[in-house]
Amino acid sequence: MVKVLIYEDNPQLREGLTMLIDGTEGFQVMGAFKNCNNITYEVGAYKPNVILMDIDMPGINGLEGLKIVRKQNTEVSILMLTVFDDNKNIFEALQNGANGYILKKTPPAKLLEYLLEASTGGAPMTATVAAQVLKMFSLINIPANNDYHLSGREKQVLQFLVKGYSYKMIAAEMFIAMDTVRSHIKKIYEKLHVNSKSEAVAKAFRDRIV
Amino acid sequence: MVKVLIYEDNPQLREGLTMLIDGTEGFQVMGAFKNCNNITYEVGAYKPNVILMDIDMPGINGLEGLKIVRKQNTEVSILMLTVFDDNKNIFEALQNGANGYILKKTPPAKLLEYLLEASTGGAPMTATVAAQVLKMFSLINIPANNDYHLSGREKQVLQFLVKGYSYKMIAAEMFIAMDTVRSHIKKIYEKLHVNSKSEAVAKAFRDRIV
DNA sequence: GTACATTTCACCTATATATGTGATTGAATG
DNA sequence: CATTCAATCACATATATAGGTGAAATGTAC
Repeated sequence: MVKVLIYEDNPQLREGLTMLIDGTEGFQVMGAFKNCNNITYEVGAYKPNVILMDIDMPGINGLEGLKIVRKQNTEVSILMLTVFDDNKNIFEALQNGANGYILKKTPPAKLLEYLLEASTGGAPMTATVAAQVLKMFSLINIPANNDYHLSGREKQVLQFLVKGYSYKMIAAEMFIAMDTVRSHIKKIYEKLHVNSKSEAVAKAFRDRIV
Repeated sequence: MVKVLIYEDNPQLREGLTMLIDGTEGFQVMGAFKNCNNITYEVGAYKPNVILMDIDMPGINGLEGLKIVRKQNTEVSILMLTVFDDNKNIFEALQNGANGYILKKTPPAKLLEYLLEASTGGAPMTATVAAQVLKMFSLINIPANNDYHLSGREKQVLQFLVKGYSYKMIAAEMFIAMDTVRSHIKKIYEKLHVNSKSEAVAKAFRDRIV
């Protein structure tokens, strides 16, 4: 039996969802509320498997409700429910531990399917939402393939710079003279188009040379 | 009409998929191949809407095939097909521009649904895959909540340090004396437990203070 | 109203860093 | 075999940075 809590301010939709879900074999609606004001208590008392959470609600809204619940409970699946598939809310919700993100226009059969998926550990998302997430995902991990043609020794020196080593320490670590370290660093600055240690470090981080 | 290309080394599965998809109203299989050796030509010639791509194939495998196609063509939807839902392949595929990732055990009806979603710009994923992606997603964006209790002015100074500004430049930017900049920086070093500019910069990047 | 943190500035000194100008060796490239 | 590049070292100088000590003005919190 999948136990469901519903948070939705629109009375018609709240009633409709309750009827649909509670009337379906294998599902039980434990409660339906118009805001998250008592969500901590309600989640504790009803121990739902899945929470259907509207985002736009007066009072404590869905995103805040999500955060409140996640502070205490990382078990319950939380499906965000919204009219738009706007990026900002999607990412904030997903970063705060939402398990899925579905649109209100999702047809009833799909909705029940998603609830079931969520209750068994899946992450239901409408395809358009998933596409946005993936796009974001691929943007994040661009390997920033800037190749500055650093030589082997130069790369080593840069590693030490990033670790915060002084020229003297680097010389000791690499068993070379401090002047040699210096000349490597001069080369590095040329190649990275910088002219100080901290700029080189920053560039190393930004371009993921480290 | 959704035009499909199939890459799958197992002859039975390849035939089965072809029959299923080609036999469905609205879908047409333009070709089915046992490896990606000629994928550049095939994609150019058949101009598919969706590619079903097995990951484990002898010769040029699915991940390599994906990369090859994406070098030329960012339009076609590519659905990765695999027996496991192992993390490594999932993320490598998604980072390289795959549009979805589905398991071979996906039932035929679902598969067709996913193909249709993919052809219209969606990103179909089985719920378990989506869950893994989301988990990764929330791990990536941990705000690295290290709070070093930097004051407002100290934060500003740190921003400038990260940009590679010298003390003198920071003083000019902030309309304060260089000695003041120094004293802020001294405080910053105390709070971050470092003792040089480049260490501070590195820490700022690592802990996402910037 | 006192304790505390923030922001501001000053002065001194030692060390680190940046820049310039060489030079030698060895390996790789053509 | 000449050229180029990487790696090594040297010396000189100017500027930047780090560390120490102190102090005044402001605002906040208890």
